[in-house]
Amino acid sequence: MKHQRRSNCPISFALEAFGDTWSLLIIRDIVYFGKKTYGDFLESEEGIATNILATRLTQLEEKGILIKKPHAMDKRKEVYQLTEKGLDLIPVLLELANWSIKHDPQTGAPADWIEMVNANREPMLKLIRETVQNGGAIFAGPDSLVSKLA
Amino acid sequence: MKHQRRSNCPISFALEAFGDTWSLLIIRDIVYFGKKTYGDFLESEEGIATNILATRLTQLEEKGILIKKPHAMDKRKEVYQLTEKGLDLIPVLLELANWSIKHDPQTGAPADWIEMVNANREPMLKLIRETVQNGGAIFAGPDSLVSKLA
DNA sequence: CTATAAAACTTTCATTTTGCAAGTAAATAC
DNA sequence: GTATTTACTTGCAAAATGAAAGTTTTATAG
Repeated sequence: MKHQRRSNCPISFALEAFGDTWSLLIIRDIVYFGKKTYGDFLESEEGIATNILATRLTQLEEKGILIKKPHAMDKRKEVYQLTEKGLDLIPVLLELANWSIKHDPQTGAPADWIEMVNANREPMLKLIRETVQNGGAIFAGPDSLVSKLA
Repeated sequence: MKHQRRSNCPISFALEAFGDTWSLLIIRDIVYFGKKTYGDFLESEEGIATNILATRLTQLEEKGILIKKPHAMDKRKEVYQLTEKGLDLIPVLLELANWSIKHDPQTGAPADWIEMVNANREPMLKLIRETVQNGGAIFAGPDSLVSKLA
């Protein structure tokens, strides 16, 4: 037996899927910074260990949150993308960020961006989702969402 | 040194505060089921170990998410309550539940309740918050929020 | 071509965390 | 006064984490 579910509680289900120290940071890297490859994720400032990254990517793929595809140009690389199920985590990221912005005096989150999202929540969530779905990201890349909205 | 913060990223900050397997289940027990004491939390169906519960309660108190108060009637008991900072986690719980309801075919979450909350998000969040702040809960107790709204 | 470098992992092993089981101390119930 | 209840603590085995080094495949530089 692989791993019995603890209960049918939705909070518990979510925690079993991505409730560890690193999974949501990988998702964050994709959504906010447009990261895509193993090496991209390894570079993040929190410093995930290479073996842990490997197991997390595998697990997220097994849960249907990520998909791995071969890179079109470079056969050494693999590209990780969010599935629909993974894109559905964007509202979770938003609420985590909202909480931290309110309670972390040292937060690095840009206040104006957060305000903009919360002022028009549903349309903005839709916009973020579409951007990420098309391979873009909120803060990084030539076509970042923030640069378009500026 | 106690524990250096990994980064100033708000997602990382949130995960360091409550991003483990058990913390949010304790918060859930308070918000949804009106649990208050050590023994209450131990009884939850997910089966947290007694030593783990003790360390989590201590950590959540240290982070300012919970406060412990002596029980008014029984000096053996301690009552755990959410602070304002803890109450601010209610939207996080909502989004975790929304995700699981969509992606867990076996979910035990009541669909009508979720619909009601999402149909009128801000007022409902306010109502939940007030209920919990006054010692009530969503699903449990004589004055549960669902029974009032029925 | 050949040699070097890059990318995505895997392996090893020490350290930390988890979790089960049993134990303790204070307060209440009988 | 004796047995329970409540909130923990302690001991220890098992599992997860994390740092470092190693492997394999593909690309690039000379």
